[in-house]
Amino acid sequence: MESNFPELLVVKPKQDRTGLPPLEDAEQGRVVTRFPPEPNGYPHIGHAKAAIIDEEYAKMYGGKLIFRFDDTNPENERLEYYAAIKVGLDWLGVKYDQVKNTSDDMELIYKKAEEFIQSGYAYVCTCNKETISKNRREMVSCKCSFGDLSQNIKRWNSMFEKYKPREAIVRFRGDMHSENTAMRDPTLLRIIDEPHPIHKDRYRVWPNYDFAVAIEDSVDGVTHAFRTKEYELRNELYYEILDKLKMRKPRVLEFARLEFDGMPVSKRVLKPLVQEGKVSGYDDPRLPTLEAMRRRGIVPEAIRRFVLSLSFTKSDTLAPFETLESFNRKIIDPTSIRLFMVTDPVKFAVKNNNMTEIEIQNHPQKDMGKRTVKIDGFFYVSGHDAKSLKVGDEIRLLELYNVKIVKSGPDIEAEITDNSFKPKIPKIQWVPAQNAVKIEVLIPKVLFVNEQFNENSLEIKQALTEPHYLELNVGAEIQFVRYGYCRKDSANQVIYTHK
RNA sequence: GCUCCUGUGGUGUAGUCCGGCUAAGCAUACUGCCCUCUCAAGGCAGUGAUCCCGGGUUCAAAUCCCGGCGGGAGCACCA
Repeated sequence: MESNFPELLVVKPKQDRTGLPPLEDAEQGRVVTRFPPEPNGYPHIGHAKAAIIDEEYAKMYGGKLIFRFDDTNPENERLEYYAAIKVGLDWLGVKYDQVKNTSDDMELIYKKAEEFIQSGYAYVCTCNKETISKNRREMVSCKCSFGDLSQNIKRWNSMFEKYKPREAIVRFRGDMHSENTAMRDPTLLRIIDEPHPIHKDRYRVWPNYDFAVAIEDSVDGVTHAFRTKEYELRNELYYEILDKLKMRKPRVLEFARLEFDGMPVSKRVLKPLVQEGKVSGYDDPRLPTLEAMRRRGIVPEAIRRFVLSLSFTKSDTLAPFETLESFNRKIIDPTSIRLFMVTDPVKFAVKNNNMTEIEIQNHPQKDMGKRTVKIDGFFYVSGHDAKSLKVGDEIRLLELYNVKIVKSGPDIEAEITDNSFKPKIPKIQWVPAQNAVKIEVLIPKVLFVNEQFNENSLEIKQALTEPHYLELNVGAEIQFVRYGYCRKDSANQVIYTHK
């Protein structure tokens, strides 16, 4: 046995792996992946997952990543979406080796379509949509599929001028009896008269997804094509198309879609929200778009680690947003300035204040400098903290001094006891009353609860913070002490990132 | 309805292809302690899974086989 079948005795070593699982048939230096979004909307977390996986695999094997706009339906596509997706990808830090548009290969696609028709693997069908879908369900062929070559060629040529949209389509000659409905003579090309965002009126016969993707992946040299698993049934078609065209076949693999609970990515759901003004736009911090997450204070590296932590599986996942937050917190913590901020402010007077200013570290560990806060004995503290204060309590105003409460109620009064640090007593943050800065804190919550729009998904809190806030740039990440991380979104508004 | 995919602690995953090396690793969440002029970060410890269920094969099964059940997707002239 050992001499005759040594390979049977070789056991592959089991070892813990980090990152994505290895790819089959992947040769170092020869892997080509691709990220093929349709420019029909703003990029979101789902795009991020796909792009990161594509890039990571290319990196893992020293290969390359092609960024390709699958823009073959002018009805949906707009120039601004091409730009938005590119901006999103760049923000994520996904590096690609080549950018292209499927629409730039139309001549090639026509050539392949003709080849298909010539060789009898496709025919032009002039039946109406209802008939076609009825035939598919009932597994019967229509008369068009029996038309001869000259008829098909004539009709094909007519698709470029005579026929109106919906009057004729090119269909793949599949198998109307196939168990796989995707194989029952699916559409390959159709007529669309809408001007294309790039090519305007130059073309009106457009390939559909299955035809375009298969050809593009093949000619682009893609070795491993990843897509979400709802496409799984179309693999047979994909391979069949390339087989008939005698073109090289990439390996297609599927992964589970990524979506957060209560945070839909579908345009069908999001568009009405934007139109009805229920969210402020596609960058509303409650949304799972990249722009929204950026505004909210989520950093690209956190998204990457998160995506990788989900691995490459086909099982349906209810993504744990808290895990993303945890990764994010660890990344932004070292660079987030610490500031004092109070919500539901309550006046707090220290009667025997004897100080005019105090110097405070901007970060407990990292050297982020110091700031000087002017004080005069009049402060604000958070309503939340004020509620628990009773006359006689001793607390410490963080970084300042210890005080004893002498009057509670709507306005609090206190007296300094001493300045020594006492670990046991409560410590609360404060804001100087004389030059407190008014800000709004936007707190995004889950958008949908039980499929219903959550009317309370955005909480807006009025708050006061230190004047030093004014010196920070928009985009700065701040940790409001004892409150949480927020990102400065504009001069007087911050967005709550997470605790 | 038909077809396909999927099912490991509260959550996300590793391990499943090639059965034993781990009666299940990591992360997150939670609890406690340490550190700390934050309820953060960091350090340490702990709770928590008979691996969907029922059979079978085997000396041995999360891993193989059979049968159930649960969840998701596709069935477009959208991608």
